[in-house]
Amino acid sequence: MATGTADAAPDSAGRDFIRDIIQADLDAGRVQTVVTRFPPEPNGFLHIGHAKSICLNFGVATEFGGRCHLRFDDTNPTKEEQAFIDAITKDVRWLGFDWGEHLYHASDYFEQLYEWAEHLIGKGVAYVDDQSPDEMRESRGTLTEPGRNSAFRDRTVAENLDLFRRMRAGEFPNGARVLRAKIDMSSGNMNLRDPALYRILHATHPRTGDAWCIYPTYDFAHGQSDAIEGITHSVCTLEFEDHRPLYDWCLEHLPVPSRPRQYEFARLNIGYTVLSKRVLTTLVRDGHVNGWDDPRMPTIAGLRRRGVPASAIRDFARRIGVARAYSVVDYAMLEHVIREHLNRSAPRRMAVLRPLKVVIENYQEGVTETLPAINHPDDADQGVREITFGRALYIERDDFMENPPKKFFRLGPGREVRLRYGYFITCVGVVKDAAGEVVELRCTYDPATKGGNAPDGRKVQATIHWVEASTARPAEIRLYNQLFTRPDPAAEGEIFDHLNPDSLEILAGCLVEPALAVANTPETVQFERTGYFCPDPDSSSDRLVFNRTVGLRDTWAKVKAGA
RNA sequence: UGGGGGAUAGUUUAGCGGUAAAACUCCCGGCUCUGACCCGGGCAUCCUUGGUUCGAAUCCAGGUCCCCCAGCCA
Repeated sequence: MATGTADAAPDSAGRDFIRDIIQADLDAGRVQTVVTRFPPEPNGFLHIGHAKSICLNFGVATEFGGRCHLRFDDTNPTKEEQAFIDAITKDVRWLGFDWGEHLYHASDYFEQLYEWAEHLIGKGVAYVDDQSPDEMRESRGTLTEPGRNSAFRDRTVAENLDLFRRMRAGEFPNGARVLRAKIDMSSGNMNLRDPALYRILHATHPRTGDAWCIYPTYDFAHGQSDAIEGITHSVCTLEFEDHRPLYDWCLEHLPVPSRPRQYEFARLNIGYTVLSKRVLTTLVRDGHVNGWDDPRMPTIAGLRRRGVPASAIRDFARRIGVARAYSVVDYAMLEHVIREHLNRSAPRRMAVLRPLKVVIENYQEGVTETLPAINHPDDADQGVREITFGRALYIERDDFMENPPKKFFRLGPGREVRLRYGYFITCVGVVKDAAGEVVELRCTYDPATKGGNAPDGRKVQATIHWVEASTARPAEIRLYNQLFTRPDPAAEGEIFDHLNPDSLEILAGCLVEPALAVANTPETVQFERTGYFCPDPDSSSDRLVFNRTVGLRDTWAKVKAGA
């Protein structure tokens, strides 16, 4: 034992107020084993904001030697679907977390919750209200005015019990009655103005089918579900802060088997994107994107399809920290973490997004040769592959300028550059079409620079990527940009008016080195000097499709923009 | 004079009475067979006004600003 902190949580996980609270609870003996839970409602796909919560809940459980449950908060059958349950399960697992045996559903507890509702009625702290939704809203008061008691508030226990049982039996239509907690209609906290505990919903539930026609509200289900599972630290986002008194009220009035505590942290916001399930659902429903897993979506599924590694998402969650202050994280932070992870592991390849033909005039016609190319500059274990060189090649259009400005290092008339892992070439001619556009470059190569080094020690200002014409494979490459044009799309006006019309750019006629055709390597690779890309599921053996995960940092673009 | 919460660099966090730390962004420079990576350097009236103290981002009091709540959503 080196120090007194030897048994503390790994500092690699960072420290935050949640972990401090847990540590204090452990130290004080208030809890023996930490039990947390991630409680998604299956009414949509998970997004990166959920990932923050997942990493927090599962991370904390692991660090303190406890466990984390995956519990579906399926209390509203009108919005929830089995397909979402399946997608969420897949996403949490993909993120790298394991709930073991502890997969639960709030619906597993419907019978118990119902019993507890009767218990509250028996204690005289819950009643059946016959008011319509409109009447309830009207009598609830406002933020500054107290509400009024319902005319049905003082029904007898027997009457309430009878009515509640008949609600369960299906005697009443949706909205006809509701079970309410009897707390305080004049409370400054709106959640305490006799909140609804059960409502009538004649709807088929993904798991319980038509067994029920009354369903508990979030407020009545969540805390009790936590108690049933022995959750010690029920971590949620700030907007539930006002619900904590109600969370506690329920637990204090019920014979629950354990006493969980709720803690709130600030939800994740990221610039230029939206993390609201309502908005994301609309984007999908109205076809602004191609489904929940569209690579432009901030969903886990979207990020995965885009080629973002789970490790990067976990790292991102760790770096942004956990606090109680409202915040908006820079999109650049996410991109940086993604690049960092991919830079470490992604194999390097060459691909030309916007091809410009190059003919090496002094290279023999009808002949090609192979040259070795390193797969990863910092990881020799990734080995070497063979690439083909020949008389006809393609380079990136952006790597040539007919009248280059002083800061432009790449190819131009009379200039020499290095073809990565190839030869030095010099541009000796430019071929244009009738419109005056450059369609081909005539170049010469220096045979002595084979592999990329000049025996005479001369230097070139740039090394550019390329592919050999006869062996290159055509590909479609999809470039993604931010979905919205504003840092805070929801700030003003209609959010959908701020959709970025250029969020998806499809490049046809790209040329990639043949090693990439062996693809359906689902892994993300780096196209040298361009960015990180991964094959899209739309790919087939005769049609290669790649998604750009994120571009490389581009200092030249800045220089160019500033010039 | 409804209730609840929050304010530390452009951004996100650390700091828990001892003289502001890290990451991202940005700027300057170096290195380089990726204008990438990497390596140097630069960038803070700790919302504000008072108070307590030898000493305050930390404690106290008063302001200011921001966020959440009026679903039978979660």
